[in-house]
Amino acid sequence: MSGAAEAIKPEVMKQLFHPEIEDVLPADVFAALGDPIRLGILVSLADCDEVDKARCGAFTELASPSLLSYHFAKLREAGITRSRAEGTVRFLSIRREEFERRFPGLLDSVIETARRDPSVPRIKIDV
Amino acid sequence: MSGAAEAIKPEVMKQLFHPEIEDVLPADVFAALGDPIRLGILVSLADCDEVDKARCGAFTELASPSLLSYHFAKLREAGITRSRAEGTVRFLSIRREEFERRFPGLLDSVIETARRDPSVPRIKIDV
DNA sequence: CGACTATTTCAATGATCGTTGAATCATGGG
DNA sequence: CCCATGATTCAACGATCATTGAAATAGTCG
Repeated sequence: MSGAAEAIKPEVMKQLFHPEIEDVLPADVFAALGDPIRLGILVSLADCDEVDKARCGAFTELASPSLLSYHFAKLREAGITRSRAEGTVRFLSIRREEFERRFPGLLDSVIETARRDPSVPRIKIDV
Repeated sequence: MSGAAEAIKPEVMKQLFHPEIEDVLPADVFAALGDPIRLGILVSLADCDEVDKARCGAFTELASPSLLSYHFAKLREAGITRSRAEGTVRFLSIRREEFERRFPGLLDSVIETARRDPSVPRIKIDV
């Protein structure tokens, strides 16, 4: 490799797969929502004061790091969330506008349903 | 058995389990919705002209009888549908009012979402 | 560089899933 | 009473799931 290239900060990190919103199927979305931990991640994310500022590490009360990573992947691959890397930290957010365009009204009722139910664990995310 | 008893028509058949609507958990509902055949059953049922008049046998285009029975059970055990026996036939219906009370607004957006999507198979049910 | 932190990946586990086809059960009609 | 019909149950299968703990990776900072 040429010497000059190293000066450019790559800042890429391994890119995680996000499906095109048009390719997302209803059955896969519901399957991704069919787990209490993932519903907990979703409502906690929805109730986070600042959008796109929730660190993955903020969810450790819900499960172990490796299990969280597994559930993050499920939500991401179902087109519900987006994972963004910044240095050594990853931020998680809901794909609100896209998802609303693809499935109008659905995410709101899902979140409202999960929010209302005591069986769904939730945490307070401090940004 | 006494002779007179036989005149009374039993009309019971094996009772299938239906959960109390209060015991139904959001994660289990979404898990039940996480399959294209079950979404197909749900929208076909929702689009049936006459309520509570859909025979189980009307869904045979969606899957084999035994597979249908399996999917019917999933929907029923998740509190979404009700199965009613009448003679040798079974009728399937959506637990609309109860479900609406338990999870306001949810079923409508789910059905609308499934209805809009071409990946969800659907049939016309002639009552 | 080397330690440190945040997160993902891997390997392994038992459990549940979706599917098939054969067997069973319940009911109504000859 | 036997047979046909509508539907569920059972046994089996390979696939995927949720979970665990250990190992790998990526970036930061001394």
